[in-house]
Amino acid sequence: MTTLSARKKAAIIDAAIDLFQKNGFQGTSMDAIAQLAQVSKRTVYNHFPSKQALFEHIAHTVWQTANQASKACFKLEEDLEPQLMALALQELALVGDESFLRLSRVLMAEFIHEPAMAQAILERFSQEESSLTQWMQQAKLHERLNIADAEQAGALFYSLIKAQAFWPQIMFGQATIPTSQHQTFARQVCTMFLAVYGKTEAL
Amino acid sequence: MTTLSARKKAAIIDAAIDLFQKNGFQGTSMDAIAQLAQVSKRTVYNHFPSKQALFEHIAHTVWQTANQASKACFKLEEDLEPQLMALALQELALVGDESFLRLSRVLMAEFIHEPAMAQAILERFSQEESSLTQWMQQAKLHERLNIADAEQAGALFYSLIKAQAFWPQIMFGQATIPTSQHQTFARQVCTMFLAVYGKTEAL
DNA sequence: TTAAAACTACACTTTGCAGTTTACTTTTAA
DNA sequence: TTAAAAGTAAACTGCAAAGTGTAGTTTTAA
Repeated sequence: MTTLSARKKAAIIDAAIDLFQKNGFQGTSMDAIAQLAQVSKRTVYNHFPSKQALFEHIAHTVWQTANQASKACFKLEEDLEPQLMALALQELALVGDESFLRLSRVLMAEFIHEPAMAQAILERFSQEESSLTQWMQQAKLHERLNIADAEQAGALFYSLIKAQAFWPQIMFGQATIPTSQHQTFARQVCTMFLAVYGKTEAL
Repeated sequence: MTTLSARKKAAIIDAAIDLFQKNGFQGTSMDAIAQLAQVSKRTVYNHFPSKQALFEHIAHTVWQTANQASKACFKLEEDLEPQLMALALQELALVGDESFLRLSRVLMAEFIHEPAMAQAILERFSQEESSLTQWMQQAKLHERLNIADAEQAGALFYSLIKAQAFWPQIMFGQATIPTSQHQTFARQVCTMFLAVYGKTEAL
């Protein structure tokens, strides 16, 4: 059995995510968090020195979650499409995860007001994407794709996924894409991507 | 020369947009707005009965701006691609406009926390998009495109544009796409869209 | 079993902000 | 030119929320 202290801490974090998402950072009071977590306010402050610290702890969690995912590795011997499919499905699994979305929503809301923070995260994101960028670079070098700018190609690939599977969910609370449709969806993404960067395979 | 009162009002609105964007609705005080607008707080309240009213005035402005744009009308006699290009360029012009982005950012930040408000706006947006949906419907009826669901096709079309030209700008402060690249960008969007919904034109 | 660590309720200080009131000055329009 | 419409500074009310202090209770781990 987990210790009482640990359970309380988890409850605080959970309550904070809930309220930050509903009301934003500014709109959430420590009293409200304590109440929802069924914990005295003093306990909240025992675990986190300030509201800001609590928020940053949550932000860090999102960050780690996002970084678990995504490893791209170019395989010369394999066909391109199955490789792209795998990458798309990987990203879909991440953005299709309710808890990841929930956390992302909390962060995105604050990003709009914090260009500096957003910029910092963006750079990390592009590090994550750099694994894809390298993949694109390889595909270019081996003349398997019609790529001029590998970074741009990678960005397009992910944005095709996010266009339908991330942004509408974040902003308008649209339902996530059911797992049963991931295959179809990923194929559509690959089709569109290859329409731009694919070598003409006719003949 | 505009009246003093009108100038003051404009200054208030401008300051409000600025601060709402930077700090959000909750994070912006009427005192701060008054100060930035170089106006006494009482004057702010003379023009707008409450902070909420001021916000809604701004929201209404965004709404009108967005609705100026976008009229789709299917033309049987014309080729599809130029028509799609025109639609893409039209949308690009809207989301590429700095002042529209600035206003959108203010709204989007609040949307994340207000699913009800977001839903309401989404419905309006889809009304706007319904003009595109009808276009898609026509294209389907005349068997010019391989469309099963016209609404879905319309949504995809706009989301392809927003994925690169709207969301990154809103969330991460990324630079808008320069007008000089609108043509290229629109063509890419059309290519991708037609890869999914186009009739095979080979032979 | 016992001392330290963690929890609790609750009162408290400080600060910031929405919105009002007041007493006075400037702008406008007839 | 003059009255009313609109602007001004500054003090004020009332409230909500960040964070602290205290005194007492429960949990934990040795």
